[in-house]
This record gives sequence, structure tokens and C-alpha cells, in this order.
Amino acid sequence: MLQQTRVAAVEERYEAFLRRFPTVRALAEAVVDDVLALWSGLGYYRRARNLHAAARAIMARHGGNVPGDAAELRELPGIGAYTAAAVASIAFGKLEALVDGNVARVLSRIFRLKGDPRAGKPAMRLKEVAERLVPRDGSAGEWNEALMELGAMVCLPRNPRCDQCPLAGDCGARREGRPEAYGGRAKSVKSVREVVMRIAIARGGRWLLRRNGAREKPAGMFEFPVVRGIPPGATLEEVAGVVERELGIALRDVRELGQVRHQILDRAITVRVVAARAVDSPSPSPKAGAREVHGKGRARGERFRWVRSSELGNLPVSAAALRVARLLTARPAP
DNA sequence: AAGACGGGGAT
DNA sequence: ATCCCAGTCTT
Repeated sequence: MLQQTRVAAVEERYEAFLRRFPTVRALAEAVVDDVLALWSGLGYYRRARNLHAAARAIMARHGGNVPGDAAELRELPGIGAYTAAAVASIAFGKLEALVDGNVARVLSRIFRLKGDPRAGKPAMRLKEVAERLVPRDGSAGEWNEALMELGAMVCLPRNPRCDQCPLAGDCGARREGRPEAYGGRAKSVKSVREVVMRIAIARGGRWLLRRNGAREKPAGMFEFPVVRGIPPGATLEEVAGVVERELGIALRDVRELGQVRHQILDRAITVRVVAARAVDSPSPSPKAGAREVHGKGRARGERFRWVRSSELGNLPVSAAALRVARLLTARPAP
């Protein structure tokens, strides 16, 4: 969970995950949708799929015991150089150095290492430095945690708190007077704004959700259906017409509920949320043309599904869908 | 070596 | 609006 995700965000989620899957075996025996459901909203869902696959590999290859050796850990899906070293050193007391985003920044500054610390030669140099520094007295795990913590709490990307840093006297960047000049990424990402409309169709205490395909993002997660081709000034009648044509569901009580925003890597998305009820007859379910199935290799399930709000927590849903659901709960139908 | 991957919190 | 997070895998 911590891969590319802040500790604060993970803290709220991992206890529930461990309660649901307390052992490697429990995780290995779960179906992947149940694993993804506990990952809902966290993002990077490949991590959840990899963790699930890793649990199965640990059952198959290691008799259900997590290997303590970095090289063996590295063979598991989703475990790269950083995670292998972190688990081996922190959980198993092994002598392993590691470089995460925090350590990269700290060491780049202390030794005034130029270049993007996450890629290419600079990354290699950092790993060498980390390996030279890691203590050999059995405290590698503590050392690694301390270095990461220093980066997270003191040696901050933007405004480092050098006055509180125990290593300020040893820091080349500090001596140079410009600590922020080191440890930053090479290129920046431009954010593009985008507006989409999603519709929440209610029927008999359920909402209609649609599962993303393999090429849609986030892949395989449930969302409220997008309504495409709606210009900014369109009327609700026009919206209902598009939905009826695309999904084959007649609507009543159509109303614009409000907006939710969410930030995806390079896009700032504003979601206009339209709520409506399905007219029960004649066709309460998405018409055949809209009823796609999953691509090759997946179970052939329906793209669309009527879901009770109470069972939303048992399904893999995107963060956007969680926000929309929250809005629906806050502003229920009149 | 670059790009893809989701989302959020701090600034 | 930008940065970047206790990265990894694919192209």
C-alpha cells in the first residue's frame, strides 16, 4: 500500500485490510474482486492484484511463509528493489540498503548529487551510497526507517527544516545554501482540466454501476456510467435522451445533483453528477448493445450491475465513484 | 530511458 | 496549479 502512497493515506486502510485478510493463506484464497474492494479509492490497483498474486506465489513456492531473503522477495509480483530491501531489513533484520523517494532526497542533498535521483545513473549512484552507509551491526532496518523518516518529516521537498536536522552539519546542499536545488525530479507534469458527466440511476434501492474495461481507467473498477456528448448548456431532457438511447433505460426525476472533483496524475477532473430514477417498464436493464462482456482471459461478467448502496463497500470501486456515492447520500432524492 | 498507473494532501 | 508520495512493470 505504501508504494507511491503517503503513510497518512495508508493508515486509514491497512488495518481493515489486515482484518479481512489476516494471513497469507486468507489473501491467497480470496477472489481478486474482494481484494480490490478493500483497495477501493486507494489507486494503483495493480498493487492489489500483485499482492494477491504474491500471496498465491508464497503459498505455492514458500509454503505460506513470507521469504526473508531480498533476492527471493524480489521474485514476487509487485516486489521491486525497494520493497524487497525494506521487508528484508525491517521485518527480517537483514543487511540491506534501500533508496525510496525520501532517502533519495536526503542523500542527494547531503552529498550534492545532481540529476533525477529516481532514474538512470543518479539512481545507481544513490544505491551505492546507501550501501556504503548502511550499518553492519544488525541495525540496518532501523537505519533505513530513520533515513526515510528524516526525509518525510525534516528533509522536505519544498521547504526543508534544516534547523531541525541532525545532519545539517554534514549536508553539502545546506553548506551551499540551497538544499531545494537537490533531490528534485527532472521533469514536471502539466495538469489538464476536464469535465465529464456521470449519471446515478436509482431503481428499487439500487444504483446502476458499470465496470471499466481493461483499457479504461481505473481498469476493472466499478463506476457510475459516463454520459458522453453533453455540451455545457444541455438540458436535462437532452441528457435523459442520450441515456435512453445509449443504455436503453427510460428515466424520470432527472436532476443535476452537483459536482465532485478528483485529481488523476495529469488531469483535474470535474464530475457533473446527474441523478435520476429508472422507469420500471418496459426495460429496466441496459440494452443488449450496452451489455458488453469482459475481454479475453477474464470471467465473462456483465458490464452493468444494479448495486445497493450498502454493498458498495464489497465491490471494487474507484475513488470517483466513492465521491459520487457520498454526494448521493448527502443529497438523497426528494 | 520513458511512460503508465490513481489518487490525494501539502504548498 | 504543482509537486510528489515508504515504486513497479511495461514499452
